[in-house]
Amino acid sequence: MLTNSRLVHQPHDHGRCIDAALNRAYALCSERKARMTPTRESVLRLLWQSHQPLGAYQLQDQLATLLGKPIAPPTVYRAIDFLMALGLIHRIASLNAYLGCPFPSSEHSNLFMICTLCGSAAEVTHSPLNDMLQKASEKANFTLQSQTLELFGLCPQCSDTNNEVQP
Amino acid sequence: MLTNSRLVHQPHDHGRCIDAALNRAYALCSERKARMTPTRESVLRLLWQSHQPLGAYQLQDQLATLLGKPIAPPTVYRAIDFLMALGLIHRIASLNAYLGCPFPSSEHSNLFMICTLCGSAAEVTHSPLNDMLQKASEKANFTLQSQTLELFGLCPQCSDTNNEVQP
DNA sequence: AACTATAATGTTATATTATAACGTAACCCT
DNA sequence: AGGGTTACGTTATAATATAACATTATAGTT
Repeated sequence: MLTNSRLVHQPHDHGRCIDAALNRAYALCSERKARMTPTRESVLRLLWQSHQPLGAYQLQDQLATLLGKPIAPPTVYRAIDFLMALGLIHRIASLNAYLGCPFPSSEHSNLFMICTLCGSAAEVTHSPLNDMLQKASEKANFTLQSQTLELFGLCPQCSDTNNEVQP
Repeated sequence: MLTNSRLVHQPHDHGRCIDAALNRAYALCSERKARMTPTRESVLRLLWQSHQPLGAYQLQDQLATLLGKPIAPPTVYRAIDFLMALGLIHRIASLNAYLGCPFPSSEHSNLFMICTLCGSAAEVTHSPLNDMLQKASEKANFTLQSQTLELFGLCPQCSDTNNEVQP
């Protein structure tokens, strides 16, 4: 079970996350002959500032502040589309929000664990789970193409905090 | 693996589906002392006319036609909220659409198999899958509360049709 | 049957998320 | 430098969802 869960749900140096994410992004861009423009880089940075999924209009606000000029929705959505096409970010359907992907080059199941208290989201790659989904699909004669798997609950930090409250 | 997959993905008598769904709904309402009003019943009927998830505004249109008078969005969303609270329908997050639930009284995982060609959606209850998700959560110290599990692909019918096209 | 509290619906306006369409600027290649 | 492509700017609008408040219907009680 490959996951960034430990990292995500603990205080840590976001600077390293951002740098690592940008390195991966630039590598992928040169590999695919795609352009990492300032707008796109900013959106990716913003999504890595926190490990919480951000909505397009939250991104718009922060982007406008960051770039010091008004940004229209299409600009944001274009950057999102570009980053999603490269697999650098994911969309969390149940939140209408977007999230940096920690392992963009690996095949993965896109299982997310999202904290209902602090909003942080970890991504998990879980082969047995994928196998089981594949088998269940086959059993139903369903040709599996893609999946949206989003778990909601309490992250380790918030679970602890919650338990401490009990006597 | 409990599923309505066979039923959903084949031509069949929707009248029976609707009747069964309404019976379940009325039973549940009297149990919970909730009111099944004409608007709510109509929405439930519409969601059972097909096994395809319908958007709120599709429901609005069809409801207006059915009731012969204009219907405003809040009316639709109220009916949706009511039916969801009773577990009679589900929301498919990745489609912003709603779907009748075939086994409202049972605990279930809310795994959906949605056809990308014909749009039909089957619901699957799969205990081993739920167990695995629970275990994966525990392993990550994540306190699981709820889940959104949506698979996209080709239903049995559309898979067959698709294969026949090949030489 | 009338009274009242509650629940449901009607109505208007607006918030939130996302895209269409078209013009302009930047970039890359030769 | 010219010309094709890609990205961005701008305006408008589509699609999904909710807030707030007025009105009507319902169930239970007198």
